[in-house]
Amino acid sequence: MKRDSRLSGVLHVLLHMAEVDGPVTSETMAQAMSTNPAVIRRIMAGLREAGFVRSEKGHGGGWTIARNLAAITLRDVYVALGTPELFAMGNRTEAPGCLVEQAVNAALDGAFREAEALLLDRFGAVTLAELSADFHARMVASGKTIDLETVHAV
Amino acid sequence: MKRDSRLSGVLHVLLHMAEVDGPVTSETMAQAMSTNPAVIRRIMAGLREAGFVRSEKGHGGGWTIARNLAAITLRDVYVALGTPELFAMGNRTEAPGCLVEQAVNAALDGAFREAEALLLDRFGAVTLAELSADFHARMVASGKTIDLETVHAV
DNA sequence: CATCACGTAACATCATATGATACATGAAAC
DNA sequence: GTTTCATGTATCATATGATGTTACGTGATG
Repeated sequence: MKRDSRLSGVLHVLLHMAEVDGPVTSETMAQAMSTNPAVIRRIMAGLREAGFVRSEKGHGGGWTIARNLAAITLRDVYVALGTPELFAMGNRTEAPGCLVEQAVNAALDGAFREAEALLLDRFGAVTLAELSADFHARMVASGKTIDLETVHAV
Repeated sequence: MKRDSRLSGVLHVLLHMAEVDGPVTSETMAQAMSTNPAVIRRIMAGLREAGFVRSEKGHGGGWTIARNLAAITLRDVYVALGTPELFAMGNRTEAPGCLVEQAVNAALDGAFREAEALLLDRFGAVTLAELSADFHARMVASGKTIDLETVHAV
């Protein structure tokens, strides 16, 4: 199974946006993440609908963060993406007639539900502001400059 | 991503084996799970190496459980499968040079590690004997007979 | 009105779990 | 001993879903 990296990707993009003053175009983000502008737009669509970011067309257009980073948790972002599947494992058959499979499903489902609750709880406890602060701490520790990281090398 | 259903499948097979006296062939299991014998053998290979089941070739051959069900936890089975990936989400880039991505990865990894620990803990707390007991309880509750379920309808 | 950038659909690609086939090996039955 | 059965395993086919790509429409700026 190919692992879904949209959450990772969109968080990356958001933190980069936070470092820049004006709007950032999909094109710029795509280069930074070595992917395609259409991919960026696709991922950001949910965030726009959720009101976390704004997009403007035309000259000087692009994406801007529309809310304070301290008011956005990882869980908010996850939900804005459409709550993608968290687990790589699932039941062979949902709603099976076989009682054995029902027993198996019940046991596995219980464990996965607990794990999901824990994940969402942890996601809900981390704001983008905290992530950004962590980033800045790493930057100080590494001695690198904002610009280098913002431009993402290239 | 397609979800991995090997754990679900192998548990299903094991509980069915527990209901039968003699060895069960891959062919029989495959029919019960509407899949292919080779798939069964592939899944069971890890369990055989771990010593949880035994396989015999030739006439009257097939698979038998080699250990008390109370001595096998879901975690044991999961590990015998080769500890397949639990999560459907991953980092866009492991070991990134970008400090932003490092901060993002650190946050996500922490949450996923906690969730993994919880899952393994829950898996380790459930034995196949308990699962089997749950199955029997469901059977009593439903009024069905062992044979019907064992043969898996067809 | 030409250019820029998003919005979105449609299609291609790639990775991976699963399904299917084939053949070798070993054990039991005859 | 030869046939039959069943596993062991490699190899290939298929299906699914995330991601990459292209194309074109829309609206805003200069």
